[in-house]
Amino acid sequence: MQFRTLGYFCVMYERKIPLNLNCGLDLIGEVLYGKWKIRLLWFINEGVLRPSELQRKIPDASRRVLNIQLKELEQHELVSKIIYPQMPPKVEYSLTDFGKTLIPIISALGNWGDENEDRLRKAILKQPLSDNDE
Amino acid sequence: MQFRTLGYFCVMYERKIPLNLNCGLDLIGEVLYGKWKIRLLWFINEGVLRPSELQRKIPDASRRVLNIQLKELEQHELVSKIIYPQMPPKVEYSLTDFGKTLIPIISALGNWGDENEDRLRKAILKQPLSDNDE
DNA sequence: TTGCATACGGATAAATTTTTCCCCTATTGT
DNA sequence: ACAATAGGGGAAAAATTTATCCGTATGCAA
Repeated sequence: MQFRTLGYFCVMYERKIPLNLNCGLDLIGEVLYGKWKIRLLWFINEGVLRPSELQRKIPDASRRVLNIQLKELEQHELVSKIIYPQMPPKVEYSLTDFGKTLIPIISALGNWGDENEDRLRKAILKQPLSDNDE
Repeated sequence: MQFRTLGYFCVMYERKIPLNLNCGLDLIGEVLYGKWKIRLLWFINEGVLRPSELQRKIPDASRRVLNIQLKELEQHELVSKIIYPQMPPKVEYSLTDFGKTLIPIISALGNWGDENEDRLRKAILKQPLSDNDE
């Protein structure tokens, strides 16, 4: 994310450390990094399409960041946004065909996490390495 | 990463925002987040085992962070570390059996990125969304 | 007319991660 | 004696990401 659009203006945050875009892993990292992006893609795939619904599904994320990350997903062509010209406003996101190709991968990530849930939970929550457990 | 071990002491950085460890995606995210971790796993899988070799393979990362992220990977049981008691010191990392189960997933990530390289590169580098390209 | 819902975004603060700079041990080679 | 290699880590700064607080607007209901 080099720049970030907020409305018609560009927030003047410009990267100081250049992006690495050398290999496929760099590229996918660039579009999937972001605390909530994978979850957003997942829920949109499941039919949770409207911003307010997504916010209710992901209550730990602030409204603001979800908007920003949705916009980045849109910019990266993984989701598309439809604005219905009506009042009260209605917006719906959906996966692009390109975005849909990510679903099997996200699914694999989630499955690996689920299959190893206990082990991961222990490893993540345990106290840091000390002399005893090395 | 709730805490971080540095030697015998614990750096007093304690998370203020609690971890989400609700689903598999949260869990895998917790062990794979970190700018260089996937690359570390990948290179170790390819036989680049020693810290100095890894540093040469990933010159954009500082020596320091690689050490820290390797230690976290070790704590999460994805890699194991062998210290050869000799001078000059020699250390080798290797994937644990658990860590090896991640390789197909990392491979899938990298392939997706490679397959869509041009499109991704354009999407990442293009100017932010303006009125014209929505 | 206050309250709630929908949606969006600016400005700024806080949190978190990564980098930078300096330090350490010990061995080998010049 | 000095530099280069191997392996580390502490402290603090810088970079980046996320959160908080405030505001805009419309329409509907009590």
